[in-house]
Amino acid sequence: MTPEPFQREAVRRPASIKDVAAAAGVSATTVSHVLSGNRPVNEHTAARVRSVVNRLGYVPASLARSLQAGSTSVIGLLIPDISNTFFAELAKGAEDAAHDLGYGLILCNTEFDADREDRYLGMIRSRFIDGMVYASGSPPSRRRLEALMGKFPIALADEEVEGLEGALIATADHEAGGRLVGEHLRTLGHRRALMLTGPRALRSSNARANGFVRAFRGEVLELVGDFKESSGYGLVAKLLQEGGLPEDCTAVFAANDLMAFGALLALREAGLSVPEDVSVVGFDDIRAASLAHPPLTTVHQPAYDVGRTATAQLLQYVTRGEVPPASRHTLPVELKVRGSTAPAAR
Amino acid sequence: MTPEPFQREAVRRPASIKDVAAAAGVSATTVSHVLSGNRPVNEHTAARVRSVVNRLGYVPASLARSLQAGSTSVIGLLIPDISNTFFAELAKGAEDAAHDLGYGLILCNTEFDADREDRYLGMIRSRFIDGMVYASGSPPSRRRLEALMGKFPIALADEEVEGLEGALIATADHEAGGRLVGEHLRTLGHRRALMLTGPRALRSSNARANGFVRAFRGEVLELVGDFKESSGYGLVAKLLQEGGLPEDCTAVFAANDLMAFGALLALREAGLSVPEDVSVVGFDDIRAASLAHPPLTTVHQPAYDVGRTATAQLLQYVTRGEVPPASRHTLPVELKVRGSTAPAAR
DNA sequence: TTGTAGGCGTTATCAC
DNA sequence: GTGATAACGCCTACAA
Repeated sequence: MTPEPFQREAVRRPASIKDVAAAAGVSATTVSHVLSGNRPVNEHTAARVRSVVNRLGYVPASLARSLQAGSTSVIGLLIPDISNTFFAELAKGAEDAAHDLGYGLILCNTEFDADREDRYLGMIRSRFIDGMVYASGSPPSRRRLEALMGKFPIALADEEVEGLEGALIATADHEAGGRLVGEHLRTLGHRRALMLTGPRALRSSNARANGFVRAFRGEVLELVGDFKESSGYGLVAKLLQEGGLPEDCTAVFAANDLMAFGALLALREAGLSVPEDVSVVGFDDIRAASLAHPPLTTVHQPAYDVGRTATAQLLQYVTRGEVPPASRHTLPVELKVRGSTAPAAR
Repeated sequence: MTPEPFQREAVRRPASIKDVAAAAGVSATTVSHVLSGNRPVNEHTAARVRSVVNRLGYVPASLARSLQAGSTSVIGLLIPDISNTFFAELAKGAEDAAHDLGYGLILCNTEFDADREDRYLGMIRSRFIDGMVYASGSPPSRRRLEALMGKFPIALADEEVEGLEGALIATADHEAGGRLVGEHLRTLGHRRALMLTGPRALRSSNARANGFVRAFRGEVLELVGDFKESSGYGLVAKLLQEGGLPEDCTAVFAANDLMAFGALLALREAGLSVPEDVSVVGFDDIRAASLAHPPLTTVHQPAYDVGRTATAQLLQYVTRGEVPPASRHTLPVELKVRGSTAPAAR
């Protein structure tokens, strides 16, 4: 048996352009041009160079290339939680857009952790990446972003940032989503509802709530949650323990699907059935929504498009090298009526 | 109103270490040492330098630093589909492990596309990243990997590669998973089953099938799918159209949850109810599994741990600079019995 | 058609 | 305690 190649080769220093040049008997310049095609090279020498390149397994060091070019052709995507399918879809859109223009995408998953966010933002300050799509669902640190947006290419996805207007933004139409839910429930005859909102600091969350309250035109009890399943569960369970839902309250609108699932669980545990006793509506249309029991009525967000649009905007900025005018893309949402809503029990 | 700072600053070339040095009246060397703490600097000069650093907003260019250091402190994670929660969890584990050691993680989402895979593998060949965790669920291009593994730090996660033995591997115990399902169904009295496998080229898929067949000890009809929901649906729907399940076949084991969902749908459309008429089992335990109707009996894979372990292995390799001995971590799986399985109808 | 020289921004080495 | 200088690996004027 031959010795492990796995072990053998790992030691060698990778070939550089000089190695190739020397082995081919030409200058580094020529090698560079053979590879880039930036200027004509004698077909004969070119062939020789290429053969050496192959033999030595030479691959240009992208670091050196980037250093000299002043850009890396890589951008970042900062999100709070990749295992949330909403962000996963958004990431997919972002990656497709990046890929289309020959850019790489670094996923920056923060887990809502400020430390991580800082570290990732450092990548843009140190110019390891050419730009950043910022899609943090956490109430973002306004200060930090503000400073950065003046100096580096940044686009906001999904979530606007209070006070930062002159920016690139792609977001779903949260207000319209809330409105659709309000109309839907009203039409079904519901007159009192419980609303589980997201963090107050998030514009998207407020927009959903506002749109809903305005369209529903009934009585709404608002409880503030944090977009996690546990908070949906906790808020509803607590309410039920303390004497049940408000009288005649026959509907629950959660500002995202995860909280809706939590609410569903709490209701079920209390012996209430959905949608017979209470209707439940979510927001996002994550994959589990249609699979749940009962299938969740929810607002479909164009997560993929949000990611794709924001990224395309950013790359326009990055590739053109000039600061584009502020722009906002508000993408349409869609109400998905499923099994978790029904006419109000009387 | 003041002119947009957003527009103003974006033009300026970022300050370099030389700019700082000049402004502070010291050499670049000193600036470097003030920032790195690599050698003592007069407290007075240090303070002056720091103030200039602040004033100029100087941040060292990580590219230049990496070029000189010979490594980037960034690794890649190559996966086929980030919106599959299995890979999302795996990614989370990988990111945590990377973060712990101060490494960044580039997400390489291939969508099962060979082109993209190539492009991402290029990042390691061009040394833009220090290593790669390879978790592609697609039948991987053996050749390409083989060549790479000899020269660059690569660890395999989730999926082994046929013929590549001398490597770092972290994977779930697929065979045991299949066995658990086989025993479970057998215990419930099932004697004939339909098995929807993944691609034949995947070891993990074969291991699941083998473990199952061996433990079930009944008659098994194997149909080859591709791990997508559509294939689970298609295979079962076709079978039902062509005369129904084989006689006395009372159970379906899909090699992953997505295909199980597809099967569920096809069965439901044909008027069969789960689990009364047919029991269905999946594999992976993605989030939707417990939310589905009925909740899916499935094999829980330690996705997070697989990602974390593989990445930790890789980083040991990368940071120590030496090729470690081949190692294999087989992580335990767990059968989650839920509502989609029941004793065989007789 | 090809080569030389300089520079991208940093850090390590060596000298003072 | 501090500074020149070289080197990391590449690209691109400029020159021949």
